[in-house]
Amino acid sequence: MAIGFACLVIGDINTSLSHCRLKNAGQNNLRKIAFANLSALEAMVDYNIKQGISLFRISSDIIPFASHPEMEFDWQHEFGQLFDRIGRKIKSAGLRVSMHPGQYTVLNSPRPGIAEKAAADLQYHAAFLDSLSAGRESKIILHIGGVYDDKNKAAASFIENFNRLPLPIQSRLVIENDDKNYSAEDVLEISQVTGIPMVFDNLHHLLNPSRNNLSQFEWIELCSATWKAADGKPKIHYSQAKDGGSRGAHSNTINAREFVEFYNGLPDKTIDIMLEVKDKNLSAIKCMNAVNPGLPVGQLEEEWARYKYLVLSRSASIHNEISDMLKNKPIIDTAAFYEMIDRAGEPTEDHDAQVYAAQKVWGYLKGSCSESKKKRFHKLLKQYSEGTIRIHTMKKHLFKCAAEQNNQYIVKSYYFYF
DNA sequence: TGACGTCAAGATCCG
DNA sequence: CGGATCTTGACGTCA
Repeated sequence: MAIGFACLVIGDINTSLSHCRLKNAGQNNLRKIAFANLSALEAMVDYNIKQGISLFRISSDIIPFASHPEMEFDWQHEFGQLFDRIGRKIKSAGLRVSMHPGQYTVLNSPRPGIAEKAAADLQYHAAFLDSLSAGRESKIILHIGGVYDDKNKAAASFIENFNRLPLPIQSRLVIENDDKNYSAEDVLEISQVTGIPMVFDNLHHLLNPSRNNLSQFEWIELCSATWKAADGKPKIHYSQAKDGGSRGAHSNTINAREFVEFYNGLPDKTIDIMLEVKDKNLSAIKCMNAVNPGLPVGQLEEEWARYKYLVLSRSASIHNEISDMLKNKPIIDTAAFYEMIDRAGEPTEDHDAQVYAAQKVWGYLKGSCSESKKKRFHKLLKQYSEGTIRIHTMKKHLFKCAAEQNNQYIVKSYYFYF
């Protein structure tokens, strides 16, 4: 079993992606951005390897406007060496990578040109994975598309256009149920006609259920059966709905208790689970740890070091509870640890806790800070106490001080990212 | 015609 | 001018 996350890493340096507007999409700018993004991808791959994460979705935006007419240079060839190096790292670590074109890649559209653009986009995704020498188990996950007042006809168009794709692209594709048009039942039917493996998405299923009354776990078994040996381990998408969010919006973080309950219900624990969640790698590590009761205490202490000041800024009492838990027990209940972390993440505005945490972080930094930085800290603290600035501004200043001093313990803290 | 999702880039505002 | 904050972009479908 592998648990993974999508597209970007929170809290590690040199991993952020660059973008550009169509009006700035000259060849030199595209080159520059593609190179920067491939370098960021390498940093993300390094991060995954270091953290023992073995499932990762690569962002479609690494090569900007890759399947747009604006793109004229041969990025596969120009960055061949970089692709080789990243690909070798991925392979030797046993990292399974995938890609997932967005909701705007619609292979079954009847409108002129849209399906052709979708095919070109799939060609790009396949070329990207080919450039990494990724095996056939590295998949491209695609939704079926629109309905156009006639679902059967629209599904037939999908199948027709799929069959027209070059075989190497066909063999990379996986289809997924969506939150309003194609339910798990609809997609499974297309999977059975075409032989395309299917990813089951639990939240989409909740929002767009199938007519029969199978449980989500029964659906997972049915979908897993669509994967052949060459396709690699069956995979699902797992997410939780955002509280008070719009329909289908993903939660900020995965609730550990809810995930563990889901995991315990899984009939086959060897499948791969791709998390779709705002806090990305944080939730991936959380879920991996939460279902691993034999986790060495040292690894949980590393997690605590990263969460500590974030928790402290929300609630002093939860901070103390977790602190005591790690101090006194030889064996830690990892799920309980993350339940407490989740409890600290629930939205509250504890002004005093924010001030206290900022002062604690400052305690690590003040010794090696310039006078002007010290002055600014105290000014910001006063302003925050008076309610004239947001805590975000203070965190930005503290991060700058920590980065300047290269204080890795503080720089790596999740405190700065929320 | 706007919502949907996404997150930097770009624009504008503030001190 | 630097930094904070608001708006735009790029895509296709559906209401």
